[in-house]
Amino acid sequence: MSRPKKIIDDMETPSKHDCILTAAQEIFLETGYGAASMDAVAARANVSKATIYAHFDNKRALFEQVIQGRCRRVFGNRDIPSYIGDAQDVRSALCRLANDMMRIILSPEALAINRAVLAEAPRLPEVGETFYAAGPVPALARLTRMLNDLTRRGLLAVPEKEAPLVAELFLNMLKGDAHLRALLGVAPRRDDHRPLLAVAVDLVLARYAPANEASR
Amino acid sequence: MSRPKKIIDDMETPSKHDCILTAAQEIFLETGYGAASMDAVAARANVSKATIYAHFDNKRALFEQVIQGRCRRVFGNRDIPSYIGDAQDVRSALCRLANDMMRIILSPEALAINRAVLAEAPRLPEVGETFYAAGPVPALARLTRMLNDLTRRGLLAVPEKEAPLVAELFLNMLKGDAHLRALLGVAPRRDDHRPLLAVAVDLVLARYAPANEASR
DNA sequence: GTCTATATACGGATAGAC
DNA sequence: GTCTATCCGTATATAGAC
Repeated sequence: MSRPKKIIDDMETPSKHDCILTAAQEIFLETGYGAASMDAVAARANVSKATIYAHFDNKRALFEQVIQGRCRRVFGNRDIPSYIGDAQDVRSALCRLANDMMRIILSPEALAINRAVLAEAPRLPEVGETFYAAGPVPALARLTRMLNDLTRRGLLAVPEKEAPLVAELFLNMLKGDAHLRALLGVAPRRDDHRPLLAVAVDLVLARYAPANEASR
Repeated sequence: MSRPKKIIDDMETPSKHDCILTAAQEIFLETGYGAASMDAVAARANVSKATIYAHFDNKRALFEQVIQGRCRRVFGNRDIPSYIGDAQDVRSALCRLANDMMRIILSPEALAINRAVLAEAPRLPEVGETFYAAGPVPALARLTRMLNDLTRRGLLAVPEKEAPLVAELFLNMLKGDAHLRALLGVAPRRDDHRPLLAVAVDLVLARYAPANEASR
């Protein structure tokens, strides 16, 4: 019995399959699906076009694999951050959370995926579904859980039935105009998002701070 | 002096120029920029391809003209609705406003423009700028003006310096998840958006209702 | 300005040798 | 599995007659 070949591949030379996937990732996210050519992918991967077709059925299938992989990496299973679980001061905990989410939302990676998927969603519906299920769905679920946690500990007062709605609104507030501008390539409205995020947190606290605590 | 030819054209037979623009509008918004072909536009306009190139420099220029025209029509100068100017009851006025904005945002037309522009923004930056300047900018300005109006009349208490931020957050709340799902072609989360919008309005009122009035 | 016909190029996908 | 070479459709854009 010889050492499994896979380990050697993983450590020393990435398989052609992985080379192709990596190259395709770069090309698709840089140029979008339509403008990306299989020739370009082949060149970037140092592989012939025929080899690509030996590994993937067609351009579309390759794209779907790429999107699925990237979604998992960028949005993939993140834990609830410790500063929420240990929070004493809700306002500062929520501000920090808002900042962190904003950073992910506006990261070049996330923007590139967003653009690529949005552009092709009408013609590749499964890609849209994949993206939505891998990105926004778990993000909303996690945020809902956090709100319920904070409420259980008396730091917030969000009715459990309302928590999903509030989570949605909170995420919406963060992902609005700044995100749109970034997607469009319009110059950012502000360098520092914290004042906006602070107003967002104030909005939530004015409505959902528990009655027994001063909300300001 | 004969009657100006233009009037006859406008009333009876649309000029080729307009036929091309109309056809291009349909094709671009149906299929996206990349997948749209000049052949398809020519066929839809009942014109030869060469005629198109006699009127427009190239595909890109044609696209830009189309986007500019559509943005003006869909987002173009809307007035502040009368139910804001005459409002007695802020909550119901804001709810109605939220509903109206939501309807525009989720209209097939607006979604199609959004998609087409977002998809090509990285490669056609001026298109992104045009869209942003014709759509979101005036919408935010109008909403800011409404907030200031309502505050001046004692129905809200939004500090003037904060009004643009609040306008942005309010619009964000509406344009978040439902919009994303619509763009992606993911089935809508809910048929009736009013409960979500009501929570959004409550959020704003809990923070910015004037002190002398009951906010619930 | 408007047409028909065409130049020219590029992209997705495959055939066939190794 | 991997390569080279190529098929074939389609796309943008133009030439030249009317």
